[in-house]
Amino acid sequence: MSDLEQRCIEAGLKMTGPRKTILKVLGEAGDHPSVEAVYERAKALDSSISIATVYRTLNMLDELDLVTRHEFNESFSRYETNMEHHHHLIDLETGQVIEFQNKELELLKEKIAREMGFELVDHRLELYGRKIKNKASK
Amino acid sequence: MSDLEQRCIEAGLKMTGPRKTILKVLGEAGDHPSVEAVYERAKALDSSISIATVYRTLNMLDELDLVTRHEFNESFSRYETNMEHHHHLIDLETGQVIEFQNKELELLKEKIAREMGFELVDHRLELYGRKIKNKASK
DNA sequence: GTAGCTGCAAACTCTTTGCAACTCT
DNA sequence: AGAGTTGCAAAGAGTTTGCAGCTAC
Repeated sequence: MSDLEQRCIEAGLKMTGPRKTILKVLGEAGDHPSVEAVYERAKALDSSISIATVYRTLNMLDELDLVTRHEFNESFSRYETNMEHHHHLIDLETGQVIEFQNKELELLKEKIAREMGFELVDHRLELYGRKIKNKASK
Repeated sequence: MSDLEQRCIEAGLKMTGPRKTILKVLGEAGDHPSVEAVYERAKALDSSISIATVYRTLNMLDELDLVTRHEFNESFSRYETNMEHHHHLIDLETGQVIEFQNKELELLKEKIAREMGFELVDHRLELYGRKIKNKASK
């Protein structure tokens, strides 16, 4: 049984067919799929699945903190299954989302918040960039 | 004439009544209003204004880089008139948005992007926190 | 058996758009 | 005069929800 399934059961959710399918899709997603993308992938495994169920399931998982909803300045949401803390670099040419971590950044953010009299609860950093192409850079 | 108005005229926009009203609202906004909020404030000055015009105007201003659209993990957009570059600290208890700048952060972000082979085009950092209350901290 | 889950379709929210009338320049 | 702008209402995109039937427990 997958880790996601395990955690859902612990949370008292029934492990139904559609749910299993969606969890499988999420568990295997290496990217940050939109609801539509999750729906398409789930439908490939079980064509009877409804997009309403995908929405409902993602909302539940978000509330249980098993996935994270992102709004990357698009008109829709994307989701990712929760892993260790990281940030996102979005390639403006391809839309690809690349994850990264940076220790210095973590420390700096804590420091900034504290200096402003705040306890940091959450934060997000997104970089939007273009791949540097010149192979013969000086 | 306000700075925003000046820049709109330079961009070749006609300075109509509704436009003036919206620009006045934006120029006087010290916060990060939603479209709805801009609309309400504009209506108080000119009740005949339509929300379609508010949307159209904000989209134009965003394209001209005179305002910036934000998606603070809400289901709608907020706008702010462009000022020098800064980031946001969102008070989770009040929803208040506090701006800040940090030189170290700017340098660090450039460095991270470059190390990953990217030219940084844009970025956003948001901190979500809770005000530290204890006046007698150790 | 029953609480919870599902698909469907309708409803809802936020945003955009076609159009005829109007208004800056 | 004419291009650009407006309000209105309708349409669009993304998301949520009421409901009757179904399913895991």
